Amino acid sequence: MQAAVQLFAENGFSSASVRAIADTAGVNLAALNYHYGSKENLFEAAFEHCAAPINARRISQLDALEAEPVTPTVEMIVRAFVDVGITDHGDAARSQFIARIFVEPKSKSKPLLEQIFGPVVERFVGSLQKILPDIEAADLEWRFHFLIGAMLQLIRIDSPLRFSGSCSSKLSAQRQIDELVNFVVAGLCQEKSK
Amino acid sequence: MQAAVQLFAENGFSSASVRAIADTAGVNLAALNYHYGSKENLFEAAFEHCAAPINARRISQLDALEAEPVTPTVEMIVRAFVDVGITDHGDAARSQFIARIFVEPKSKSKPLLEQIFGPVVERFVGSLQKILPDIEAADLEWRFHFLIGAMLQLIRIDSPLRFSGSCSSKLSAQRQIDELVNFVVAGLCQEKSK
DNA sequence: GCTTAGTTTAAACGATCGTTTGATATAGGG
DNA sequence: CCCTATATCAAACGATCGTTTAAACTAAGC
Repeated sequence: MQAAVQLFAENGFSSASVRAIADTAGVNLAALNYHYGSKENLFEAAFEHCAAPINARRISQLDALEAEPVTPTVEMIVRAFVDVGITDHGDAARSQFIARIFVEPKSKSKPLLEQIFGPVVERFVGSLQKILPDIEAADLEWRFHFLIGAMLQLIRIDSPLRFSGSCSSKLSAQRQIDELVNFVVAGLCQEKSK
Repeated sequence: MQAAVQLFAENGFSSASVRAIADTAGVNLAALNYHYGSKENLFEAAFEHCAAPINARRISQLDALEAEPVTPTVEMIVRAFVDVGITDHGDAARSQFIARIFVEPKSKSKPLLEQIFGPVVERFVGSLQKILPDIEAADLEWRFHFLIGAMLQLIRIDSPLRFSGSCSSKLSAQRQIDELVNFVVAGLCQEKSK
């Protein structure tokens, strides 16, 4: 199962072969079809195996924030969303698998994404709306999509892909997350200047 | 060639078959291998066919901005980068193809991306650095990566993928770009509060 | 009009894919 | 000990993939 997550994350759905997953996991090829039925089912099982605990921790952290007497800041809410999404107990494969499913051919990934991420995004947008009542709901939702895009970019980049060869690798993983949080918090809170 | 861009954009490199591309283009299967040599060469040719004119327009717009006597604003520079990247003369397939190559298995896409986008990103980051001298170069570079991530998310979303089913579709394409620009400008310019 | 270089075509090749099959191994209840 | 249900295995199946082959077509040069 970890093998499936890793290979799906590295190569995508169509490039990761069931045979390679079976070999990496050290099990027989037919055993995968016996237990999961098909490659698509295996993919969905791997996705839920990755996304469910991450989203559960997101919700629990948001619950903890809202349970306190003081109203949480935007940064706290954002951090509750992106922190666990990027560093999943140091297991980068899970985060990268989730980042990859966002760009799979939409017929496959769209229902999965909406089903799993929809309620979580709705909760977070709702919490942000309470702190930022002056922003229209539709605008806030769009800004949250941009937040997700920036987060995905960080997940995909942290291993490779450096444009201007010089810098941008010296920051620690925590510093990278801090930079991301600062970036999206500023984007979320900005007042319409136009 | 348009057929290759469209199918690669929709299905990715490995899922788009050369046969489907040939059928969509109305040409013979072997003719593609005759002219392009291999599927990978065809992919690279399609990528440069998409990215070269977009990046050329980006550079020319940035040149025009810097040629004027008044120093351009951050918003102007950002808009020069994202505007043409999203609405490429109404040809959405090209933008979506570029968005997809960012998440292909890195062994294939990484050298292409760095070669084509590296100089462009470097130019834009340099121009931003001049307007925002108080921000460290490494930080600015990271923020530009987040800008790219948010932009890619908008490119991928504008057709489908809606989390909370209600809203977020009512905005026109231009309004979406305006929202994106506002978001990333705020993120780029923010002062380090910590 | 024949030749030649360049291009397109149908057909086939070998490889790999996801999936299925039937046999074999394993373990628990009678 | 036997029987049954469950799980694993090597092997094969049909389909599709990227690529190659060799023949057919096109058009310009002499």
